[in-house]
Amino acid sequence: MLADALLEGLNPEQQEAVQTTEGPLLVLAGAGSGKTRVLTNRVAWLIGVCGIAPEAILAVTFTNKAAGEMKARVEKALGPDARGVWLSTFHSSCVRILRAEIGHLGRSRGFVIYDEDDSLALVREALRRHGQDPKEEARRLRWRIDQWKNAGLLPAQAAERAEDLESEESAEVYATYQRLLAEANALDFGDLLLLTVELFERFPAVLRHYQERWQYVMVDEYQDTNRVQYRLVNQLAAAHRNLCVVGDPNQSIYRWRGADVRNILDFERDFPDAKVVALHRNYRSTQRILSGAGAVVENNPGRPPKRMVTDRGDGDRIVVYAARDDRDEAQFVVRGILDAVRERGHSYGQCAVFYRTNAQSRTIEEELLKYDVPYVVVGGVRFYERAEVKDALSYLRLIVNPADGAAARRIVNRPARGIGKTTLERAEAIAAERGLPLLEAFRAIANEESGRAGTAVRGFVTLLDSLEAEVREALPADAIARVLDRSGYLRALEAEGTPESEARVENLKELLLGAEDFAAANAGEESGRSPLEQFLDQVALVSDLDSAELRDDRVSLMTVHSAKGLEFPIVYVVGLEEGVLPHQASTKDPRAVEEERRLCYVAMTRAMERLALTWAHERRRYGSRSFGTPSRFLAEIPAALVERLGAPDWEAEARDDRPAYDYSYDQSRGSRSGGGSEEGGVTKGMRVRHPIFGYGSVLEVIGSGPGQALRIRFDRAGVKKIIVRYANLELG
DNA sequence: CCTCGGTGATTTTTT
DNA sequence: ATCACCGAGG
Repeated sequence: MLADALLEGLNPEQQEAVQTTEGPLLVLAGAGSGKTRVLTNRVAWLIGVCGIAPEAILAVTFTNKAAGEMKARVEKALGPDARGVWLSTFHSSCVRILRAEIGHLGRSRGFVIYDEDDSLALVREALRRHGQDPKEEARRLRWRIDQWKNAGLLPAQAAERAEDLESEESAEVYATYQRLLAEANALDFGDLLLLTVELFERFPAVLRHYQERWQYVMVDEYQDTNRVQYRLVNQLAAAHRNLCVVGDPNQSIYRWRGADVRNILDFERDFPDAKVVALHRNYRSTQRILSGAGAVVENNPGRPPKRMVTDRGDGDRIVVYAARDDRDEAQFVVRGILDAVRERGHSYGQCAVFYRTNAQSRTIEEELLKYDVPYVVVGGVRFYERAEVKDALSYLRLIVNPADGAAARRIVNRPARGIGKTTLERAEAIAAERGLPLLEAFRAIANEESGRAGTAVRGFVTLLDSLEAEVREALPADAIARVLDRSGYLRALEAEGTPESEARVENLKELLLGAEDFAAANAGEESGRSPLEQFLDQVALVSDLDSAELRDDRVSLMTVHSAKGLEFPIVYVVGLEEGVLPHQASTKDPRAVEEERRLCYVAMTRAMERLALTWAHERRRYGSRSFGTPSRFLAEIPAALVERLGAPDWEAEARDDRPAYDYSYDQSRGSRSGGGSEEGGVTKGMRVRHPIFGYGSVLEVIGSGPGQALRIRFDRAGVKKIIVRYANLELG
C-alpha cells in the first residue's frame, strides 16, 4: 500500500530512482524534474517498504531550507517513524560528528563556529604576526585559505604545492591562522568539513563506526560539492556502497566557491557499476521556455545535455526586451508585473525578478516603490551578519567560550566604554606574548594597570564576569535580553535616536523572538550541551531567520544564485548584457563564461509560464554611465522562440562580429547623443578606451564642441591630453 | 578615544 | 553611487 503511494504519480524514471536502493546510483535531475520528490520518496521507500532503520540513512543537502523541506515531506509520508534519519546539511552533519569525535584530533568539543567576519579578523591577526600589513592582503588570503580548505588541503599540503615565494608565505600564514583558530577553540566553515575528513582519514576505527551506521547515503545537489565534500561522501559510503547522488551538471554555479563539477561528471568512473537514471521530463515550464534555456546551455562544450521535455504546452514566446537604459528596463518589468496582476489574475507572489549582482536590485526597487508594488528582496545582508546581531551574539559566545578572541575583540568596546585601539593593541600584544586568549589579556590589563584604560578594562571584565554567572545556564532569549540590558548596549542604541539605530533595535527584538522560537522548538533535545550552546550552533549554521521570505503577496527580487531551486509563474531576468551576464570578471576565462551560461540557464528554467529577458543600452554602473551590448546568451536563443520588444533590431548587428552599437567618438558620428549635450558626453571620472593607450579615466574635460579635449589618466600610459575629435575614443 | 572626510574598490555566497 | 577603511584633528 505504502509502496503504491510512494510510486503514485511518478514517471518511470522517477520510479526507478526511488526503487533502486542498492549500489551506487546517479540521478541526473534536470531543472524542474521533480527531484525533491524522488529524494524524499526514496527515503520513505527505504524505511517504509524495505524496512531499513531510519538511523541507517544519511541524506545531505546544501541548505537548511532543502533539508527542512525534505524532512517535512518524509515525515508526512511516514509519520514519526522518520525521526531517526540524519537529514541535514553537510555542515551540520559535520558539526554533530565533530562534537562527538573531535577529541581524537586533540581539540575540545566545546568549539565555536567562526563565520566569515570572524575568520577575516583572524586572518588579519595572522598576517600581523608575520609582520605583514593586513590591509590589502587579508581579504585575498582569507579567500585563498578558503579555497585550500575546499580543495581539502591542510597548511602542510598547501605549502608542499606552493610554487612561488608568495604562495609559500601564504601557506605559512595559513598555518598560523589554523593555530590561532585552535587557540580560540574555533572552527571556520571550511574546517567543519576538512577536519571531519581528516578525522576519518587518521582514525579508521572512527570512520568505520559511521560507515557501519549509515548503510544508505544520499547527496543532493551533487554538482555543487567541492573536493572535501566529495571525499567525505566517498569515505562514508565506501563500506556499503549504497550511495545515491542527485544533481544536474547544467546547474553547477558554485565553481568560484570551490565546487567541482567533475565530482558528478566522474561518478560513473568512480563507480563503474553505477546505475544512471536521467530525469528529463519537466513538470515546471512551458516548452518554449525549456527549449530556449536548453539552446543556451547547449553552447557549453562537453556532452550535450539531454533535451528536456514538458507536457505543459508551448506557452508564450520568451520576451526579449531591449531597454533604452536601466530605468526603462525597470519600468518595463514593473509594467509587466502590474499587467499580470491586474489583467491576468496573477498575484504579486507569482512574479520574480532575477539579476546577476545585488547592486542591480536598486533600480528595480525604486520603480516598484513608485508604483506601490509590494516586494521582498531575498538575500542581501543576512540577518545574523548584521552588526548589532553579531554584537549581541558575541557576548554570548564569549561567555560560553572565553577563548573566543573574535568575540572579545568585537564587544570589548561596544557599546563605547573607552577601550580604544591603543588598549586593544596592547591586549593583543600581551595575548601573543604570553600565549593567552584575548579575554585573559584584558584581565591582565585590568589587574596590572591603574590609569584610565585600566579602569575601563576593569569595568568590562567585571561586566562579563557577572553576566557569565547570570546567563550561562539561562535560556537563549533570557540570556540575550540580559546581555543587552546589563551591557548598556540597548540603552546606547536607543539614545542615538536615528532611523538607523531604531532599525537596529528592531533587529535585536527580532533576534529575541528568534531565540524564543528556538527554545520552544528545541526543548529537551540533545544531551550535554546547554541551551545557549545549542542556540549558538544553530545561528552559526543557519543562513537566515529561515523561512518567511517568499510571500504570496510580494514580488520576489533576488540574484540568480539565490533563485536556484525555486520556481515562479512569471520571471523577469534583467541585465542580459555583456559584462553583466556574463559578468565582466568572468569574460576572460572560458570556464567562467561556461558557468555564467549555466547561470543564465538556471535563471530561465525558474519560469513556469512567462519569461522575459531584458537588456539595456545604457546603465548606471559604479556611479557613472556605461553602454552595453546584448548578452551573447540572447543570441543563442532560437529566434522562433522569441518575441522581441523595445529598441531596434540588435540581433542583426549582434550577428556581426562587431559590437551591436558603435559608440565611438569619431568626427563622423560625434558623440552618440548628437554632440554637445551632457546626455552622452564625456564627463569627469568616466572610463574610456583609446586605440593606442588603452583604458583610462577622464580627469578633466577641457572645452566643448569640436575642439574639446580631455585629460586622461591611462592605466598603463600615464596622464595625457587628448583631443576628442581625433582620438577615436570608446567608452569602456 | 571619537568623528569626519578622503581614498579605493566594486560578482555570485547554500554553510 | 556607495560603502568600508584609514588617518588626521577635536
